[in-house]
Amino acid sequence: MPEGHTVHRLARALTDLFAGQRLTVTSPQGRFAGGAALLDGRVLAGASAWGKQLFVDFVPADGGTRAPDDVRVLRVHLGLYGAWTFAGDGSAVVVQAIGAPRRRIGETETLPPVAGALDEPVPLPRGDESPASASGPEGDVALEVVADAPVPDWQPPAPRGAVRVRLRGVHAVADLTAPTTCEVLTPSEARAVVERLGPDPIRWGDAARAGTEPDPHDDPQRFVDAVRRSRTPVGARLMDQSVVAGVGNIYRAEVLYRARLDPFRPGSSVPVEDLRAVWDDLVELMLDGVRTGAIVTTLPEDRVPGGTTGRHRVRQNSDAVPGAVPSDASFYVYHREGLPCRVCGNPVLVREVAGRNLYSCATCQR
DNA sequence: AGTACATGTTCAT
DNA sequence: TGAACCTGTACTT
Repeated sequence: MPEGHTVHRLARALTDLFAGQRLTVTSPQGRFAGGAALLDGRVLAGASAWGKQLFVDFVPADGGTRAPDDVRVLRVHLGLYGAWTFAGDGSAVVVQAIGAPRRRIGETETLPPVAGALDEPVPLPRGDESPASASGPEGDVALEVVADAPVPDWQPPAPRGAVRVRLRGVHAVADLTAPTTCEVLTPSEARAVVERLGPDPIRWGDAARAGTEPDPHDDPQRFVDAVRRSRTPVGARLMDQSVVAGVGNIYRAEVLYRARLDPFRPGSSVPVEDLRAVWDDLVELMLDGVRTGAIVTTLPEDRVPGGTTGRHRVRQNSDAVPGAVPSDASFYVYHREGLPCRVCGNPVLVREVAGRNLYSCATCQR
């Protein structure tokens, strides 16, 4: 799945593309017909991410009060396979797709940075081209509306596959497929979901970067305390969204490696300073993930030129942009079972922890 | 064509 | 601990 950085990118994409617009909301697949009817014709007020949870606020179009009673919140969790794909009228610059790593619906590490740092705007595919030619620059491109007037006569492409929700705005459509959760909540119900989550390194980092007051919800001390409260292995604690929100299987393995921490160390035995360092590293890595759309954890000196040999999975859509870190050089341990550790040369191990494959180096991580 | 796989979570046992 | 769930892609026959 998309880890937290992906969901934060999505929140920005949806806000940048649709905020303030009255949307047509449908469920081409039909499984969300009831929910779509609750949102159809409303104005998208904004979208936000907490860990891997995406919330999209809708308010009445007729100048409702925006009182909590008037707000309906679309809550989406992408699960393992969920993704959004976008298509537009050519007047907007927008992400193509964000979600599970696939060819068509793939997030890649070869992308321009997100809005605000984009050098060359890339127009959306108009949706009237063949899939191959419509793919354009691969992957996940920042978005920014560059023209106010919608292109006349533009018709969005027919939904491809099982589209649970389609949001249609002035310039573009966003299609959601395969979410594990897609529901309409009241604001207080949405708040209850957030309150079950641990602190989110991306939200904390965003506040720090903006120089604004961070939400106490995202205070790293909550993370440190939660890990140390339990004898459960630290490698399992990091996957618990009530301990830290937004970390997934890649960030878990990689951040433990970078800290040289043995994933099987009981949480209660990990020094506070080490957990502080893990948090700081998560903030840095995940903010970078939001900026670039890719997870890259290797230091330049640890990347083997030309990549590694051996049969391990590499991501789709990779290596297309000059200067991008190749997908097979991005990680220290993730998906590198049996390959030599980039630092000590001993084979990378896999073991199942918290129901997922956890990769590590027994020599480097103690 | 069938099958394995995927950056996830929840519920049952 | 295991199964179920959401779907598309890439690989194998």
